[in-house]
Amino acid sequence: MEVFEVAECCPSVLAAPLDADEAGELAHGFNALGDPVRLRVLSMLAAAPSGEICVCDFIGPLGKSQGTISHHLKILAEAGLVHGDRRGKWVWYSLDRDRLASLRAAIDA
Amino acid sequence: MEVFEVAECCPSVLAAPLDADEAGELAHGFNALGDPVRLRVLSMLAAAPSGEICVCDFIGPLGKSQGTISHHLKILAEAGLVHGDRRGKWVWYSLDRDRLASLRAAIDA
DNA sequence: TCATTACATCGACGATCATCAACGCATCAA
DNA sequence: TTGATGCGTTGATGATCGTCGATGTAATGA
Repeated sequence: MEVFEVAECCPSVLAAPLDADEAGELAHGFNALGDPVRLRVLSMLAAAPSGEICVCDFIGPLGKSQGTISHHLKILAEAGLVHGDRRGKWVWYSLDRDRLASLRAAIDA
Repeated sequence: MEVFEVAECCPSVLAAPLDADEAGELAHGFNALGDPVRLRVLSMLAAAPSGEICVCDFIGPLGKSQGTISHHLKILAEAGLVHGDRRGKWVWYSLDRDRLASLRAAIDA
């Protein structure tokens, strides 16, 4: 006899009261969105024709140091919102639209 | 001759690169969502049959002090996500679903 | 009037965060 | 091999945050 575990597909704020674990998971995602620099990083990636931008091309438009940009990209990557791909000397970052959609779904009616 | 100002209805992360002001405004909203306690507050409000919950009824389920709950409700109110209505000794809080929808729209395709 | 209840605010504490300059590592070109 | 470039990481600093306990304030009821 098999035991089927009910995988909770996607905790939603509006569906039912969240427990501490679900809330912590979601809060981690929204926290990544709660910074102006990181939101601008995401919007630049969304608008990039190739869908990719390397670290050095964020520095000028955002007016932050290279170390600071790298720091924010790490936070976004840990939240699953972006992915980096090293090609030669450059690391090209791209937006994970599915992950963004899952956060959107969490506050969807 | 009239001059029509183009009101930017709702800055979106996915539409075009955000400037610093737009990003700051949106980040303020998402920051309010970036805490487990505040997400649970919102989910409790969304699930409340009457649509309202008074401060004292958050304390037990969330396991936080009254001062802490009041602090989080203030942050949510400043972000426009909840509204408080004083009736007698109690203050009843309710969810602003329109404000939540506007944040959702900001990360909508 | 006085005591009680519900909530907001304040002061303090430790923790986390955003930022930069400096450093280290990997890659590439000469 | 050497020097230069792109990027991640570290250490330090000032700011902000989450939390609590205590205090203040408003409303209620005796």
